[in-house]
Amino acid sequence: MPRQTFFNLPEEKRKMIIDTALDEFGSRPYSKASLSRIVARAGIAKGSMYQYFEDKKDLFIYLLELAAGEKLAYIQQEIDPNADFFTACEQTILAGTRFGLNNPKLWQVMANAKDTTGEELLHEFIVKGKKMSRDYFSRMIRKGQEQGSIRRDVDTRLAAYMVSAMLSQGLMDYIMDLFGVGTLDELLARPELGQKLTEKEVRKMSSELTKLLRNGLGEMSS
Amino acid sequence: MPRQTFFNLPEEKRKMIIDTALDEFGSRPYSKASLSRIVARAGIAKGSMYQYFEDKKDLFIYLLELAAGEKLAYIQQEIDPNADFFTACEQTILAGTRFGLNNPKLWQVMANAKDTTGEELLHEFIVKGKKMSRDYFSRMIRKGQEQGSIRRDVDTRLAAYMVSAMLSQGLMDYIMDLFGVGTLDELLARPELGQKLTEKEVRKMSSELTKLLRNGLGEMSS
Amino acid sequence: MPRQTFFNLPEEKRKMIIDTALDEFGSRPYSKASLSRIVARAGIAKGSMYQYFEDKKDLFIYLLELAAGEKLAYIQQEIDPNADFFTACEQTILAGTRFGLNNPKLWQVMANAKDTTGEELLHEFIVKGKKMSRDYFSRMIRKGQEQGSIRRDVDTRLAAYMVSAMLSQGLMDYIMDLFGVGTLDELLARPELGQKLTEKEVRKMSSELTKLLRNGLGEMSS
Amino acid sequence: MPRQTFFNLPEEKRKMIIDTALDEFGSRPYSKASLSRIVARAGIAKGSMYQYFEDKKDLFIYLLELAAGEKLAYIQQEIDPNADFFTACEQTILAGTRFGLNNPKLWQVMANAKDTTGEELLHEFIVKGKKMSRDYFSRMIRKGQEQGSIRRDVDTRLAAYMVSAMLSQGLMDYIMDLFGVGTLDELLARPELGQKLTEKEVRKMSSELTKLLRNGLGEMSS
DNA sequence: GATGAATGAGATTTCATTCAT
DNA sequence: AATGAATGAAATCTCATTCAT
Repeated sequence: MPRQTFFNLPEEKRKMIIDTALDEFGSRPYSKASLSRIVARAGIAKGSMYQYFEDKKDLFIYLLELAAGEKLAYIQQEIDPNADFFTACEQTILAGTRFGLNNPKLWQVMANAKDTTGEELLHEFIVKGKKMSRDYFSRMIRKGQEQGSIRRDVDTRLAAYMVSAMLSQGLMDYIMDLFGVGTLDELLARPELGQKLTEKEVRKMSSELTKLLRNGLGEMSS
Repeated sequence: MPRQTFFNLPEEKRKMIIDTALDEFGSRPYSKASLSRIVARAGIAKGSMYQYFEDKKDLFIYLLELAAGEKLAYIQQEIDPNADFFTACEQTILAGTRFGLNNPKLWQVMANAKDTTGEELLHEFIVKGKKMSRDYFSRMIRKGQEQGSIRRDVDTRLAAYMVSAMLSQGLMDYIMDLFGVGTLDELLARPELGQKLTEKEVRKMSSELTKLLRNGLGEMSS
Repeated sequence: MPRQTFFNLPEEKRKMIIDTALDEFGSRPYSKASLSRIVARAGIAKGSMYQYFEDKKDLFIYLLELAAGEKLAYIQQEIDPNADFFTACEQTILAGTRFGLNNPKLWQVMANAKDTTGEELLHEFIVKGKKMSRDYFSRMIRKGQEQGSIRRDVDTRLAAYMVSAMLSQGLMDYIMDLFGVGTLDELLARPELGQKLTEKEVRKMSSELTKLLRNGLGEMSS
Repeated sequence: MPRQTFFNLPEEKRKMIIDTALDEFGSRPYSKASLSRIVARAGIAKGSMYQYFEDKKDLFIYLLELAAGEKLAYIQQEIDPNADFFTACEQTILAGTRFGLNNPKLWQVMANAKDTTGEELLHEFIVKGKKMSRDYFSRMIRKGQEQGSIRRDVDTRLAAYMVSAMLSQGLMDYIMDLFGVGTLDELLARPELGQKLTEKEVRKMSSELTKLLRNGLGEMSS
């Protein structure tokens, strides 16, 4: 957790620091991201950074929490709490995709938070994040079963893992492929691409994916 | 590519080097893995390593290719080439899971090959690997459509991304959860866990997942 | 350019670092000079050096600029700006020689700055330095022609190259020969030699060389 | 001195080794030139190199001797032994320039042999080479004085240093400037430049320089 | 005579973190 | 609260040379 000093900072300065840090952690794996570079670009003293955050990890986790929080808030505001499971899924995909496209920096940082093996605390934090995502889907699936829109014989836990994998990893790869880029970096570097994915296409994709979730791949009669 | 020198080495030594390197790259993200540590543990001179491999990246890529090659070979030998799509899927899941459990080091290195942002060539290599995996599923799906076991209205590309995400990311997370560990590291560190997943359970899982792929989550009548 | 950090240092420390570095770069060609050795001798941390200078090249160029600046200042103060060309030449030779004898370390570093092939930026810097020297002589020669002390049919550019070669390379070799040493190193190592070149001899040499520049080698009647 | 083994080699192989080595030492300062690179490019075993030459230094000196020998032979064959001093000078300049233009690799290696401070034996060798050059000019000057073409009051030693500096350093810089390049490397890289210096221009340059040597810069009446 | 694997010292550079001011 | 100099461990990589086969 950032120290109190950080929150005492004038909002402008705080934002600037966050932005610079997002840039750095967004464009490099955690272990290659450099505090030295961040303070240099932000134009603040290195010592100051250590007045604001305990250490590199603390800063990174703060950014992740920030990103996750904003994403969650955005998605929740777009979802109808009373919708049935598949409608909610579709809305989640839609909102998640839009959020990513509109907040590429945050998206990048989250995407960069995958491989942190060997960084004890950090790794735990990320595992915890994944778990939260799965628990969320677990609850939704269970609710769907109760409402009768999801088959009772579905293994809830297994399904939650799969939905989670699809909506985080799978969907992101798919979108990057649509853009014809291999990294989010390239996407950020060419903002004109942002236009390429029209609202219509995003809707189409969400609907297709939802259909897949509902019906699977198999012939209906089978 | 390793230099010829490496292949001229006595098999025993070569294996030892590979093993030591797998340990290192398996327990740290690429950028934190250290050649110095590897040579120290392997008991060879630093210079020697550079006679065998061009550089760190070369070594890492070699390990990845090794792992991918062995996994592919194992899976192919376990699959009935004439089986229909879903049977093949089930066999793939089964074989993939068994391979991972029996070759935890290789599994680990592959799992660690996610975050390589900022390492040009390496990143490209990994993106290429993902693409190969998806292309494989694409072909399988198309074949399934021709054979009539997969609905024609399924978006092949989207489906390939999803299947790929489920069988790589999703499945691995799920298995680790079954073991009650957050990292493959922990799994490696406690070999007794290997027993915990009985053959029966693995079969059950594969069958469940295949069912999910076929039927999706939705009520059949829906 | 050295970083601000370097200039913030207490003068004493700064001088010590410069001195140590001059010793190192004076006694080895650029590519063999070692930062590790410098910091070891200066008794500072390796990391500190990189707070002061961007890299090895930065340090070396700083030393060269320092030397060139001091030499220029010294020479300018010894020259009568209104003197005719040959008088100015004589004064330049005189002052340049004295400066070298009194600042053997700087002299050495400048002498060692010859072979930098394959070091892009560094090489450019040195080429630029040579060019400045030639331009200076070009201007002087042209002025001499206007004043009527230099023949109009002299090829200014060619002459500038020759004067420059004589006063940098030729003169230094000659002086080292006078001392009976093959390297400036040896000269530095035996400070008692400093006395050997009396003021009278230096004057004699400057005058002889000037005569050569003026009259060439040929018989006057020829 | 190369070992006998080297001379026992088939001429073709010997030439190839020499050529590869010339390339390497021609494009890098001695201390950066790499035996490893040479053997790799020449396609011979590293051990073999040590059967041919004692060490790096031995190889380098051999190349220098080779270059010097060839240059000397070329020049001598172009000079009229009975010519008077200034004619001989002009012929030397002419021949030296032509040799350099026609043997850019050798030229480069010789040019790269300037800064070898800190390499005991090597340095001595080079100092010796310079001395030989000066001694040659000393003898010529003395002869010129006896023949009456050079003034008796010229300080022979000083003059020899100056002529030597002009014809080695000064002339080379001048020519490179004519070509508009800063390094011999660039000259080698763009063979089309070779044409730029016409025979006529080379003659003009030699004649101008000789005139300078004879008459100096000063007004004749002065 | 040829080979080429082994060596290990040493080079430059980076970085998170501390701490006196 | 802010600063920024100091630190030193650690990383990757290169190279001349040796020596057993």
